[in-house]
Amino acid sequence: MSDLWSILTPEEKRIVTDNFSIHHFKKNQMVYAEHEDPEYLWVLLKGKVKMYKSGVGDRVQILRLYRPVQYFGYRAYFAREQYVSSAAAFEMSVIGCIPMDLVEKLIMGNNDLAMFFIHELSRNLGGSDTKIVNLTQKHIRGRLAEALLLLAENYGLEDDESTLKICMSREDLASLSNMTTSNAIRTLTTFVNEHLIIVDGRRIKIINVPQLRKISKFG
Amino acid sequence: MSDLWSILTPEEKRIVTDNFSIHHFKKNQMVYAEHEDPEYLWVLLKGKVKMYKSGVGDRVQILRLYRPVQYFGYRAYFAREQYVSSAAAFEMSVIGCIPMDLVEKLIMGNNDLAMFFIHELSRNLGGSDTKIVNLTQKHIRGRLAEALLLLAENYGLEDDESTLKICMSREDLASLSNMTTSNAIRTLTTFVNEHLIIVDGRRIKIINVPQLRKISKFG
DNA sequence: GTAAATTTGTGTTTTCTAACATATTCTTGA
DNA sequence: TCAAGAATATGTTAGAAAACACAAATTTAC
Repeated sequence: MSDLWSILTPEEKRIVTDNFSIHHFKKNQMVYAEHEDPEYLWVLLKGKVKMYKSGVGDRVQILRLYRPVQYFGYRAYFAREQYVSSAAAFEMSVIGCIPMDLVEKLIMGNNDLAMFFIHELSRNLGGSDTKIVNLTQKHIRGRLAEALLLLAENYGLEDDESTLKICMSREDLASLSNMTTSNAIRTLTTFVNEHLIIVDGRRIKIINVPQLRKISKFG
Repeated sequence: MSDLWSILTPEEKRIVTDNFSIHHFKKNQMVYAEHEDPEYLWVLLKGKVKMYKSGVGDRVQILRLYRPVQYFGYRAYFAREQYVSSAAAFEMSVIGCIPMDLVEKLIMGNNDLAMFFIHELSRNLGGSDTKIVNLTQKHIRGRLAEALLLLAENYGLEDDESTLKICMSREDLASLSNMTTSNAIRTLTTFVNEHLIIVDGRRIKIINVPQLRKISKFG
């Protein structure tokens, strides 16, 4: 992703700096909630953030994951809607914010900034459309394999080239791959038995990427 | 939705007109296909268009429906990706197109045009995120009820205030609501027996909207 | 106008996954 | 340090939806 900051002129940078504030979020603390009015553009500086939406009977679906430095929370403002999803910190995170009305003013005077958001929104929309098909058509094993590969791609691996840099609860893993917590645990166990991954508490080592890809594609 | 045309200056309108071409599509004819490179912004002038994506084992998911006058086919270009979905005419349709590189040039010189696309993309993204939860968490009855209400909202009703203005195959109805054709037919029949709708071939009359809403919400 | 193909309709079976029920381990806080 | 709660683990059951099979009706093509 290209960087937003480098797009701005010195004068614009000054305006942003003057209206920028930094906030610290504890583990599991919410950044914003569904149905609220969007006011700020958020930028994740440090930590990990999940965007999620609750559906039928308190069941939660994780829609997107953010890593530093990514921007979020702006869609609803641009759509003139309330938030349709919530955002919360996965772990202790540092997040900056700027008022959206200011962002909108800047966009009206800077075409490159406009293109930045057009590009971001377009990529997210493609991802969401793909997710619709993946989550509705793949079976449990395929969905979990895909989620694991997504985590590896999104947050990367430790120096051992196999341990996921993100540690999440089985419940979150289930919410990400659209299944019950029980089934996430169960399927994780079968993956261990098939020597695709090694699990140590919440630390997950991915040891057979090609096979996981195969399961993700056809499972 | 605000209109794109009225955003343009006279000079921009002239440029668009000079590069605009109109095409006629037969029923079920494809406008573009998954994996192709996006070249044009399409505008549906007359008819109905579906955007869909094929997933595991030729199973198709309808992602979005377009009516006149709506713009489509631009996301992949802005994302610098190939199309992740296909578009086809539901019925005989008239569709205009403009080269995307021209659209991009216009955006770089017209902030209101940029905001038009930011707004459109933002609304679509919200819709996709909501669809993810609806399709994965609702049961068959809920998904079909939702699809019927969506069709009413999107294409409207005949003068009798109840007959859907769009006629689609049971297979398409199934693709829209993420189920097999058999189950779409079966569930449609139960809705008829419950006096929620009246079916005459592909013509569907919606006669109990509140109950359908209830089923859509909790089913 | 008739045959072939497609679409619609319905019953049966099988598979998958959620729901439920516990047990065990791990955290957390008093 | 211990108790209480949360998270993880695993077995069992019930329910939902796909898969399959076929019949009837409708459309299309020749």
